[in-house]
Amino acid sequence: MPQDAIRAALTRVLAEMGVAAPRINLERPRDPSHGDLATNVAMALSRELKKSPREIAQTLADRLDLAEAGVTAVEVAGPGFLNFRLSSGAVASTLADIVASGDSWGRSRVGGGERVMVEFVSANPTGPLHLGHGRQAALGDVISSLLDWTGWNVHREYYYNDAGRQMELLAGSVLARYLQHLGHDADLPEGGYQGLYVHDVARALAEEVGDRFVADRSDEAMAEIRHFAVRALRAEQDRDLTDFAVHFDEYYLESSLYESGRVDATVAALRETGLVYEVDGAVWLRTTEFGDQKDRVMIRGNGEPTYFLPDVAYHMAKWERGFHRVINVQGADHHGTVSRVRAGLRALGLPEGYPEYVLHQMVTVERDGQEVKFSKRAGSYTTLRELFEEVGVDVSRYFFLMRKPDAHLVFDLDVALDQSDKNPVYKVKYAHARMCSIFAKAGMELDDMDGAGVDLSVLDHPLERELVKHLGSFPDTLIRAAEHTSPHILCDYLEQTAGAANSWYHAGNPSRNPELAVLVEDEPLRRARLMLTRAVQVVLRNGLAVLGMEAPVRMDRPVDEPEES
RNA sequence: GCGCCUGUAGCUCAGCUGGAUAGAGCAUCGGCCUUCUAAGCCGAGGGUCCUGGGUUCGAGUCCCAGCGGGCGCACCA
Repeated sequence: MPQDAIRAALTRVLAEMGVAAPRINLERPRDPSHGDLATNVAMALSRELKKSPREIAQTLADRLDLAEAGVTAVEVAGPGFLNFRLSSGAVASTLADIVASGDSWGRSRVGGGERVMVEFVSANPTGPLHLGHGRQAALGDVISSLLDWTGWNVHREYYYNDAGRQMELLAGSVLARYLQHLGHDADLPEGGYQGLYVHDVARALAEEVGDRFVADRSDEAMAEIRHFAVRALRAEQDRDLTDFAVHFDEYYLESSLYESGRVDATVAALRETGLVYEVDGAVWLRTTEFGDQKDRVMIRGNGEPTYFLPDVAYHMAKWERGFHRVINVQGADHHGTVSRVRAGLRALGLPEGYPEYVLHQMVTVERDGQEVKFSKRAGSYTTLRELFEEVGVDVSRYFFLMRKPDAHLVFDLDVALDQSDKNPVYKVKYAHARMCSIFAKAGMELDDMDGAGVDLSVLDHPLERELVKHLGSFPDTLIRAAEHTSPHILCDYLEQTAGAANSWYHAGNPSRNPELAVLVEDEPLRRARLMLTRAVQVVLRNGLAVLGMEAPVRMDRPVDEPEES
């Protein structure tokens, strides 16, 4: 690709000028008069080289030899940009790479095969997954996928709390509903779970064990109820996640941290740091030593650990399991735990900034401009399943991903349910299907186009050049999205791709501009345009694959409008 | 009160390590369209980038202060 050749040449000349391994940003200027590609590297290095940007740019322009790469002109422009103009053949040569790479077009190795763990969802088994979990599931899954595409060895993990007081509360709630179901008087425990799903679990429990627990309230009985409830709710969450196309490599249980002795070992290790002290019978860690706002209790006065302790033990375990890069995807309402967990880990000698966090803001759903709030089944908020059963899995995933995690997400059901190009999901899918339909019209399979003997330099229409250059930036886009752990960067890119492809396609509408159609009589031109069609299809399909979404070969018309005469 | 996130077009939001004239979709307005099967296409208007300072050759982007919005501040989980 011309991008690679230009980067390599710039790196070479800069090395001669005494700059090692510069980071070179090559972008596609918005204004076509600024050439096909541009870099601001001269401006970025101005301080380091103590020369004016234009001077550096001029030196680079004089010493670069890029004729081989198809660069027809190098210009110094504006405050110190270097603008490159490419021959038609060089622009289009990208298409050969795309078509040859196929399924793997866009993959890179910047991760160097290093291991990385992405922990996400991690909902407690105390009810169905709600919208926040949905955003997390989509974000975690696609961040994992982006890391995979950029050369990381990714492990997807789900942590769940199967110990502690919330589990007792759950068991108590199920018991109360169970008794009510069998016609006895019973009240939900203080702070118990209100959702209808507790009735479902209670009913299932009654079906399995009959009235055995009406009389038996022993610890063993309560433990049995708890296990039953956790199993039932875990199974439901698994169904939700599977149907939402999200899978995990490992489910890690909080209880295992106690069973394996990791919690005790963590306490012992923290005590050795000398940062532990006791007040009123509670055991504290001096987390303020590492930037936390206040010290934290590890073990309460009653001898029970706080959540802080297993959190630290869990992350220590991640490190010891060999994950020296960990990304936790969580709701922003958990941000308070970040500094204390990191402080605890630093006390144990782990590096600053471990683990990384992607904290996403809250999700609200709107219909007709009004917020949709209540779900009887969940007891308080809308469940993930209610959402994706109404608007579809792919649309839900995409809407969760199309905003940066830092931004509050308004899920507009009216747009989500629209099946025209107003809905970005359909816009991208239609564009893919459209490319496929051109091949169908041509009587060809997608794989029939292997690029052999196609002269790509005939693709010199401005719309074609723009589209090709855009396709060429797909690998960089994946790298940027992975670096920023921000799938929305890819969503934006795919919408632009669909838009550029649509413009090109529509420009060739036979009723308007038949000479711009793909399927023209001129055989060499037709083959070159089929290459472009195929390349667009590959980029859209691969992009959708990273998002965990289907790339349909055809879209069926939803409803035929009745004809009015 | 303290901390984190946030404030860009009427609405929802992009804006890459600070770079060229601040972008997209929706909405509005004006043209067009019976097709490479297709749920549209082309174009236009619309901005005090919350406010005020600062750093810089250059700030929507970085720093400080203020104002508005969201979330969080337990020996809860």
